[in-house]
Amino acid sequence: MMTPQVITPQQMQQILQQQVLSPQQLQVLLQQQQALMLQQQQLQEFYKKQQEQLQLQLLQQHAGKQPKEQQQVATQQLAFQQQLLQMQQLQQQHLLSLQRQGLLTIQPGQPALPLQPLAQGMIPTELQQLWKEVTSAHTTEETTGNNHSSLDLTTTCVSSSAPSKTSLIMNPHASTNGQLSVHTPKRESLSHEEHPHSHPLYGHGVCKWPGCEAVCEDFQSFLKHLNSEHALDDRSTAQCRVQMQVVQQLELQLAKDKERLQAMMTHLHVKSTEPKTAPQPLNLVSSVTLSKSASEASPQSLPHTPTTPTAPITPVTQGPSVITTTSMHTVGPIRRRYSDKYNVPISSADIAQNQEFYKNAEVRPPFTYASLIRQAILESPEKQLTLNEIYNWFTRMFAYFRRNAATWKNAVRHNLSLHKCFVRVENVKGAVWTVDEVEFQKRRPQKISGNPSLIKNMQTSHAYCTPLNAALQASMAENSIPLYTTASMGNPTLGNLASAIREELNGAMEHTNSNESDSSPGRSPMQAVHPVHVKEEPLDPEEAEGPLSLVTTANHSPDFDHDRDYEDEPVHEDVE
DNA sequence: GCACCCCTAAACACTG
DNA sequence: CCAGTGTTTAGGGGTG
Repeated sequence: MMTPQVITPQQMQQILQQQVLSPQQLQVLLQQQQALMLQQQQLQEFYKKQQEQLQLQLLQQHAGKQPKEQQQVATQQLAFQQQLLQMQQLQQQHLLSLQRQGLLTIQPGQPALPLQPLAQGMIPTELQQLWKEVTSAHTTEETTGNNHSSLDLTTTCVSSSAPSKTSLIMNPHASTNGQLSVHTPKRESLSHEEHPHSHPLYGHGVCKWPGCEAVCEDFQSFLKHLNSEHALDDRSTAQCRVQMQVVQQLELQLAKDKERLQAMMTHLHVKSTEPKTAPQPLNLVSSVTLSKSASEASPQSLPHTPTTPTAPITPVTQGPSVITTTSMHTVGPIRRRYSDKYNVPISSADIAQNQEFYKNAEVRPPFTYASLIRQAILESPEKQLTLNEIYNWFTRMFAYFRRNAATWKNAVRHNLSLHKCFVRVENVKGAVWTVDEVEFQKRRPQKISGNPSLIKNMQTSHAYCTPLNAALQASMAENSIPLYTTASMGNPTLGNLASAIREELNGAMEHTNSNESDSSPGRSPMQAVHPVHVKEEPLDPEEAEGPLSLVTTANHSPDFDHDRDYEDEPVHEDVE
């Protein structure tokens, strides 16, 4: 476990058998290898001692005494990690040297060689530095032509994406984060074999190799370019390593956000329900849109016995109060029925998962009855629902509405009757309710006409779309990871929710643009509403921490915090 | 203070 | 008679 994986004796044996080098050459190589191993062992011992020392000190200080000393040790830790990193790079170069000389053949199924520890503590500046190093590395070591055909670069990348043993030494977090390597899009690098003209490294006539962007007119020239410019050498391999690290940083951030969401879910669910029912893990991928067949659905199994109708809506006082974490992103208000602390700003994660969230957590949805009813009706295939189907939709989509039925059902009926936008239509089977969009949108100008009360607009018509988009944008901006934009928008759940809301959004936008063109020129409603509440959101220190800035992680002793940091996040098997 | 919105509660009528 | 449906009124809280 803790022994450095350099070259196993078996591999050495292979080399000895396969190659035709003189015993002297082999001896030299072997000695080099052993020296490297020895050095690394020493370093690792030192590293362990450092960790123990740091942990001891932290335990002793505990209350933050002598932070200077602590910092010193942390700095030493960091320095040591870098040292270890260098060692491994050195070792890697050695391996590459062996490979180039045909001394070492890596088979696809072979265990990963320690190409590079997946240094999770690497901060952007370090990455940049590494990038500089690797981009200039090819000049220092001459490649020896194309005699490395036995080593497939993609295979190298694939095998190296799995956490090597050295990476575990480097950062024990990796050992608890095995899913990272699983999620690594490693197969993409091979996809061009199956899809000859769709290569992940080729798009829009440009080579997408990191830092390349060479123009290739056609796929053939791209392949040519790929083979000539990005052949297996130190530079390409190192670039591959860097890319691996980039990917891993992104995955770490994702894992972190997932953990945060999970914690929120757990927290809310535990608070609003009995502890017996653990929060169901959310399924980002398999989440379905907010129901298509309301009629067939029966109310889900009630987690609670029916409560007294007169009982106050307990989740209102329980659930949302815990949502007011300051880490939440600020978006437009949905329903300001309750005080500000209940005016839950919805984070992107919330929105992405709110379907599942409200299905499982007995938290009152921050939407008005009218909005919900409208949503239910518009989601139905016929754009019409019976009262009972509306009931079913409520109970199916929101755990909150699985109790106090008398109260909210009365409210639903009340809303149906009260609002002109809900039209009762006599049907063969009885009466069904439909939505009169004109009437529904009529209400908004009245509210907006006052002028600055655009928020009212948001309250009703944008009840869904506003938090979705705004939160997404806020999250993107906050995380300052443009890379995430694509991935996040590709989230099926988000897409489903967005599509479910689109009609509402379109109608609202249209209307707003035509009647309220001066309300917020040049700004989207989401943007317009954002400043309204931005003042309410204190800056979360954790949020201020850049997603790629892992200084904290780097400065931490892995042993010391690995049991609470995000690397230890339980694997969500259901995510895939 | 006022208007408006939203929610909850409740009374009442109608219907199958 | 009962349950479900639908309408209406009243009152309270929040917000601009």
